[in-house]
Amino acid sequence: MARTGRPREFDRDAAVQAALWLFWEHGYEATSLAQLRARMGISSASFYAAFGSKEALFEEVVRTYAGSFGRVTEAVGQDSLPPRAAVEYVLRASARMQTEPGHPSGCLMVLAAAVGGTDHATVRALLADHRAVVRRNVRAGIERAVDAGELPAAIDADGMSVMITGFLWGLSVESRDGTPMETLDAAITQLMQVWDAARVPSAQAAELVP
Amino acid sequence: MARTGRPREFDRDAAVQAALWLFWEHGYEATSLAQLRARMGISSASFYAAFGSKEALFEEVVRTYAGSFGRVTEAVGQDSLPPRAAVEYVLRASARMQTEPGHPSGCLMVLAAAVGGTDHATVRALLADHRAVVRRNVRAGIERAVDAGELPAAIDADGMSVMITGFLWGLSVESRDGTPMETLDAAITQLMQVWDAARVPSAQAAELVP
DNA sequence: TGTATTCTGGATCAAGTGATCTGCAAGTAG
DNA sequence: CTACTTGCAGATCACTTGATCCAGAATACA
Repeated sequence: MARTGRPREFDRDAAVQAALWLFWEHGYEATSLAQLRARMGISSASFYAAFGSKEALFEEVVRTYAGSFGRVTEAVGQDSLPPRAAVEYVLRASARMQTEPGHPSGCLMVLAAAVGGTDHATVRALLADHRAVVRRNVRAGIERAVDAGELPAAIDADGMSVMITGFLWGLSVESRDGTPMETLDAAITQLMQVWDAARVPSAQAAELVP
Repeated sequence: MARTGRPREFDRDAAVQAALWLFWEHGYEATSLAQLRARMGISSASFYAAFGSKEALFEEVVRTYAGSFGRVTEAVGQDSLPPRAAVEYVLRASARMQTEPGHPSGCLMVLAAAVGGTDHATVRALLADHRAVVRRNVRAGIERAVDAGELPAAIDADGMSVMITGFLWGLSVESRDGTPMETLDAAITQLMQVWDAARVPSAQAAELVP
């Protein structure tokens, strides 16, 4: 990209990673330029030359997060796994990721811009879009289960998917409140009972007698 | 209280209510003194004379919220209602409250200080304490159901209660994302299947044949 | 070497932050 | 009336906010 001119003296990827940590921990608005620059170890001029603005950096951070930690939710967007297994995997992987040490707890997509001033509405919308994708994917998984005859056609697909995503967002709050992974895992075990209770009886019997 | 001296020219309760709206909508940190004073229609001196500080005002706002909108969760803290009915009531009442027009959506206890700077940790802890009370009450309700023979003694009470509170916190995110009350209600209907699926068989039969 | 290009440190910007102070107005109590 | 108490408007506090500018430094290409 930069072919000529003075080469950059700092590691851009490492700087983005540092910003990711800060935004994840304290949220978009509560993270100041001074904090970012301090953690990145660069000056104001270098910051704006490399990232453009605080908001642009945040967008890049979100993209980075979506491609790393955020991938725990992608299983539900693929057809490879059976719907029930995909949903359960997403929940368990999210719980594990959000509580594991070495990085801030909870999910950046839920916590980093839950509320905020009238300005920065763009930032909130960005995260809301990512959540909408997950919600849509969960709903598609339920529809696939209906098509497969696993769940009854009469099921309320919106209600079922919002039950799952609602709990998924709540995991971030529980994580921040210090609820351990084992408890979250037990909660998921309970939650998945809904799926089994909603099953078409014949499909349930078919599963029990393979 | 104030017996002598110049009488206050603004309605203190109305001012707290105005602050409640702002904190609920934008969160603690994103709400500035200037916004608060503008909405209250008072000067800086009047503000600090009446409330002490931004943080002290927030604490009063939280108390006000807990005594009004926040009371939707108190049913689960009482012994008057059967546990299952209490949990279902809390969820449905919360969903209705969080989506009804006329005030900001979601729950102040979840949204107003989900994340933030290293300072203001006090504010975050204040809301976390309120959430801890709800979590403890839900857990007590499950233990009562176990004692009554409605739920099996072997049930994971922590997992069961965190499944419920996790979903409860997630309602705030869903509300902010624009999910309508009817969908949240349908999600609750699904979620309550967990309780019924976990029931002790005899208790279930006893309920079916009263 | 010379020129173009890019990056860097540091000063600087206007605006906004929560909070305080001063001088005066408006009441009550004696 | 006077003395005392309290609330008011507005100026002001030191500090932080995100962002910009400038002079100099370091590289590539000619």
